[in-house]
Amino acid sequence: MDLAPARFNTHDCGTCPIRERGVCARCDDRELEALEQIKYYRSYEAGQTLVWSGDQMDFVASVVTGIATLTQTMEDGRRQMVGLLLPSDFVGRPGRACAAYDVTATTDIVMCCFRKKPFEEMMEGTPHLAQRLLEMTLDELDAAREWMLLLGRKTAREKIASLITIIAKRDASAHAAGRGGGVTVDLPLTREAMADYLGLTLETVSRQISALRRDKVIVIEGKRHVTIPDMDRLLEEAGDDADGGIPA
Amino acid sequence: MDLAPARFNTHDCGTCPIRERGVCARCDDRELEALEQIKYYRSYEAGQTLVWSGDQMDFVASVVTGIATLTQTMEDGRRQMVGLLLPSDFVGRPGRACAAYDVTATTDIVMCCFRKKPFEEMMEGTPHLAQRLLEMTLDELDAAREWMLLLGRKTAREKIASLITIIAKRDASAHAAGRGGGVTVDLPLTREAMADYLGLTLETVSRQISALRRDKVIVIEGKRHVTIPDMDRLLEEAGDDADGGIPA
DNA sequence: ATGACGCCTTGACGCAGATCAAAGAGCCGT
DNA sequence: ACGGCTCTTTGATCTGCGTCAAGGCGTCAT
Repeated sequence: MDLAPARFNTHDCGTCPIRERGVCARCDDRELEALEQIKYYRSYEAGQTLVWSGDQMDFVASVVTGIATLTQTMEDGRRQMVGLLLPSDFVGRPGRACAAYDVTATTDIVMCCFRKKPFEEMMEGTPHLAQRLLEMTLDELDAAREWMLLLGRKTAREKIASLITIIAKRDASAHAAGRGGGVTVDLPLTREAMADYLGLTLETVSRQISALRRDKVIVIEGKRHVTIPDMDRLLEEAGDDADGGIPA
Repeated sequence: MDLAPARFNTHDCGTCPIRERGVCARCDDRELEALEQIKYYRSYEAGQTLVWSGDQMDFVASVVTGIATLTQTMEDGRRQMVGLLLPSDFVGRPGRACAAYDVTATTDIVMCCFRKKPFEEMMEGTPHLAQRLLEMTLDELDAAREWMLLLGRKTAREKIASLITIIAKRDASAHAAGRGGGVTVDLPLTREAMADYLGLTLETVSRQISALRRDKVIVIEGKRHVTIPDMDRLLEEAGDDADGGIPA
């Protein structure tokens, strides 16, 4: 259970696995020292809800290791995931008292938390922090907008293919997988979580994954392990048309 | 045709209609003066596309008057609107060379443009600018996520009711409409644009508007003019459950 | 006035995905 | 090795919305 977590030194930000990509990415040593004064780590187990929508939030945080989701729920129970939080992603919003979404751990997770008040004060005088947060927020906005296209206009099959594509892409950027052959990824989500992300039902998710397997677009071992024999084929199925070829 | 536009002094930011809400909202007189050095106004007619996705963008801009839309298009023609730009909203992204979306004027529109390079340089040394832009971007991110719930989980009827609600809300905040009686709004979009926004077809939009009218949730005069006899009823139809009442 | 054009409405029909239902597969604790 | 759990797959049926098609209405140019 505790093989992976916290193999970094929790006092020294220099050894932090998200040092290069978190909110603190641009901070110099002096700024980092100030951050260390107000930071603390928290771990959660897979399945735990870290924050409930509407809760008072007295901290903001970065995901250090593990995966969490941001979801919205309607009172009749319909759920829509609005964000997938990966290591280095930021949770919470300076200048807002209450959480707007549920935050749930889908794997065991370690967060680097900052008490909100001091963090906000520090942001005032630390352009590096505000600039980096702006950059990250703009990226999230782009991702949200791409997801809007998916939710509004793509078919179930395209949605599944898009999800696998996105997970594969980030895995690739993380551990630079082999170029030519088949890429392999682990789906970090249950069928139900995928359904909540894609605006589908879990049955439709299951069926479409089966269909993509039948059509040899993906190969599945076990339940969550997917290998992609032909990435271009998958991109085509996703409707993303990221091919750089001159047509006709 | 040119009744409304440009009734403010285009040299003096002090008379600008979005002075209080734009990126420049927090700037002091000195900073404003610097901005005035790099700003210029441009007007576009309704229907014109200001920017094509993929275009080189050498400016960023604020909407001063009028309405524009941000849309994504798939190569087979499916379209999804990913943003509605109202006065004070910001277009373009510091640190990015190309436009990610099409920007189209739905009414005649006036933009306050800043050459990108100088604007970026100014942001470095002007925390007020970066802070305000961060705040605006976070608001947009929230709006995008609310829209994700709509696109992924709401029925066609709820989508229409939500759209009318949102337009009514902002109209209310703009010109503080009469409290008790019926609120009245103008839909600034064609049925097709609404469809693109809501992830529907234009026929479904038309049918659901007719249905809401039949059910007396809204009253329609002409094509675009809507009055809402009972706001709570509309909110209920939108599935938003913003009622503050203790149930049962 | 008259036709053309853009925008909107309404009807008939079909299908993608939701819903309802049942059962398989891996994993745990005892 | 067993029942009880969660997660998943698959089938049968239903339905909301898309698609195709035909007009209606208001505005503009001639």
